[in-house]
Amino acid sequence: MMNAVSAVNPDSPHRSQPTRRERARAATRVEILEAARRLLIDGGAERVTVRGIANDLGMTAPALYRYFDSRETLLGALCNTLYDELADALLAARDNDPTTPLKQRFLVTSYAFRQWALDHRAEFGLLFGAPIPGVMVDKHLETDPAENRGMRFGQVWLELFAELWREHPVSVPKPHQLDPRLREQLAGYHEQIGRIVPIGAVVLYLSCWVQLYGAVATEAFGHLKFAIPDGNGEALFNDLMGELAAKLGLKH
Amino acid sequence: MMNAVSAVNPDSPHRSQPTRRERARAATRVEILEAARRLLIDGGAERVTVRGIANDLGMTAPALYRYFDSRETLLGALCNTLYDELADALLAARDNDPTTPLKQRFLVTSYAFRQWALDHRAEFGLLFGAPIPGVMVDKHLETDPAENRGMRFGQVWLELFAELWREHPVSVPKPHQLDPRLREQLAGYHEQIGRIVPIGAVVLYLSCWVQLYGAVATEAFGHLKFAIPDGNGEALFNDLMGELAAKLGLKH
DNA sequence: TACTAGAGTTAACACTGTTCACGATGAACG
DNA sequence: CGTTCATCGTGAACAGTGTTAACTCTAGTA
Repeated sequence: MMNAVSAVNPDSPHRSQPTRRERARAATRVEILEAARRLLIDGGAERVTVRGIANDLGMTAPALYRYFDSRETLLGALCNTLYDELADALLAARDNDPTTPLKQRFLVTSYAFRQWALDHRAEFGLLFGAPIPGVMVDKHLETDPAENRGMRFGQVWLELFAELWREHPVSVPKPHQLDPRLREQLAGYHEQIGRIVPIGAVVLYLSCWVQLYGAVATEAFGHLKFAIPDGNGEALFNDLMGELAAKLGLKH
Repeated sequence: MMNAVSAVNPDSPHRSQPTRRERARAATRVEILEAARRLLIDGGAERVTVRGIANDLGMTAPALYRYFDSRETLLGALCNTLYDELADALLAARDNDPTTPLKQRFLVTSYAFRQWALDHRAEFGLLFGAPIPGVMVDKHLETDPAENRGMRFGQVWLELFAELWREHPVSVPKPHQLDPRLREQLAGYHEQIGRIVPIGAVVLYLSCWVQLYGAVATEAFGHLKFAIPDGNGEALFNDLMGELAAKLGLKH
């Protein structure tokens, strides 16, 4: 039994041109994920069914098991592609015009996040809703981080925040002012991001993430409908982003 | 075909003693929901299966259709009981000791919310995660509000907030300072709650809900694990609640 | 006591994820 | 060139899913 990675085209040093079969395989993999996404869109994760995907592609269900070990790993792969797409959308918004001031770019990126969530509610629900037991449970930690595309999403925000904070260093607690537990918990992450900001700013960053998540998720999940029946939370979102900007010291 | 509500015990004026059958029926209804919850706990909503519940109760699957029209309405009913339980837990925390100052009671209630979410992750996910397509979609609006127990949950927070704000009226935007769209959107809700606080305070209330939701949901759903791998967000939650208190003018 | 409304059962249908044994195809190698 | 073998895809099958229909039996009512 050969290892597909090591033994294909053994003469080429590394990252050789993919063989025809590999290209075909990769192509149907994306076809599978595209079909899975179509199903996700019109009925949530539980409508993403192996036979449904297979029918869309004109083949039978067991064939998909040549490409994914199980429905759950397929959903996990779908999550990765969605994370990538979302990260691309945010990057495009963030770096669209590097001449505009950072504060505005921060707001533009936040609005792009909200817009992506509203334009792709099912996808957003899969990525940011309650975790589905089998899917992605250990994808966060088990597989090598390079394979977890969720980190790209986080990096977009982190880079933006770091730039913003360095240009506008609003006061953050000094390390000794932090709860020792929190300081210890965040030490690993602080290390991982190369200490580009002090650990007190990491706490501020997490606080911003929590607030942004709350603003977008409550609207996208309908948890504001009790007060805003028409479901359009844009005006409230404006208000919330104003608060967030104030917290970042961007009170212009 | 008789209407079960109107024609049972027609001699009694209203809300007469339930007949034996009615009591038995109600009892098995709660048994069904208890079994459904057990399944929910150990595998998320998708493990809540009609046959699984029936087996737990020692009967067969079709029997459940005497009690619920479909699996989805069963899940909807489960949501209602969970909302009730959560509201009870928050009420107990909120009104545990009416002599303690409101600020502390607000914090205690917030911690009770977080604790309930962490102690009942699956239930929290069902209530506050991405909406499941079939279940509860119209339960929010279609059925009469008295049947939607989610409003009890909201009322606990609203009462607490209203008391708090009246005792501590931090400045809020005047109506004419609000985005007209937002003012219009919130008019109905403002009316519905009897205008117990000005509409600017309603915006503040929603902002608090968004932040509280963000703080609890990110932790309960694991969306903070990228920075806090051990998953214990208590220390960060302390920090976030401090911010929330500051926003409410409770900077003691 | 006779009747009937209701709870519960079995059988069945159309699905679901998944495994297995098989056939076809095409790329690689002697 | 011909052989070989990994790979892709199929059909059949199994256990499990939600749901409906027809049926039995029991308990409450007239």
